[in-house]
Amino acid sequence: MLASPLHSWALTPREAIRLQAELASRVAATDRLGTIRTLAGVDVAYGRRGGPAQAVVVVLSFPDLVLLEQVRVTRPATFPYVPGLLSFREAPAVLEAFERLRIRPDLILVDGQGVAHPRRFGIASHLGLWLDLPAIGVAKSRLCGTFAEPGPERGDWTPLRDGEDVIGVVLRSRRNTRPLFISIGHRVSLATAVGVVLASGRGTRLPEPTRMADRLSKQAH
DNA sequence: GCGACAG
DNA sequence: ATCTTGTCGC
Repeated sequence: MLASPLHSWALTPREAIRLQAELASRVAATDRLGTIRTLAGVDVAYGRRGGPAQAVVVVLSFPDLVLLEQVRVTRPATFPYVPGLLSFREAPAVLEAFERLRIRPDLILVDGQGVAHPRRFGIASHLGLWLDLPAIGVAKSRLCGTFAEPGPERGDWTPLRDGEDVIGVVLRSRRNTRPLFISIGHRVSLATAVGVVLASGRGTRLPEPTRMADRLSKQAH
């Protein structure tokens, strides 16, 4: 898959924060996607004792969810983990995996936040903008915002708010299980994002694309 | 100053 | 994220 560089990754945390504020204005929060036939899932794991980053991108057919392609990239992370700057640590490896991907997916599900972020530019937005692809943030915990606990049934949800803004949805993807934090990455509406997450799950907490990427990234070669 | 803090 | 055993629940 081809994509043209948006910027350098050789930045200090301070420069990264300023860049996020600029790029956030370019995020599209409405549906700009056609029929979804393929879904990509993205996740990054690390070797024991702070080993190299292992990025995995999988592509599944939709809505049947059959694995069509998978790419795995191992390379050391150069940027530290700083809450709010996750993409500067993980995106370089993920983008390298996308370069090796043959299928250009219709939508990507990312393990992390989209606009449910202090500067509205989490890793799902960063990847979506860089690749110019619709993207959804599927996080297992909250980075920012306030919310009420959603009901116990699959599909129950409550808004994730930051002041007056609704920045995402707290979604019960499985009965009696901790909710997921869904947010817009790029080129999708929040309603569509929630619908896709529920449609790509199979009774597990995580939707199949993200779950599969997570499993593969932690598997030894 | 103190607590919170995606992966 | 990773370090770690058994254990409670569906």
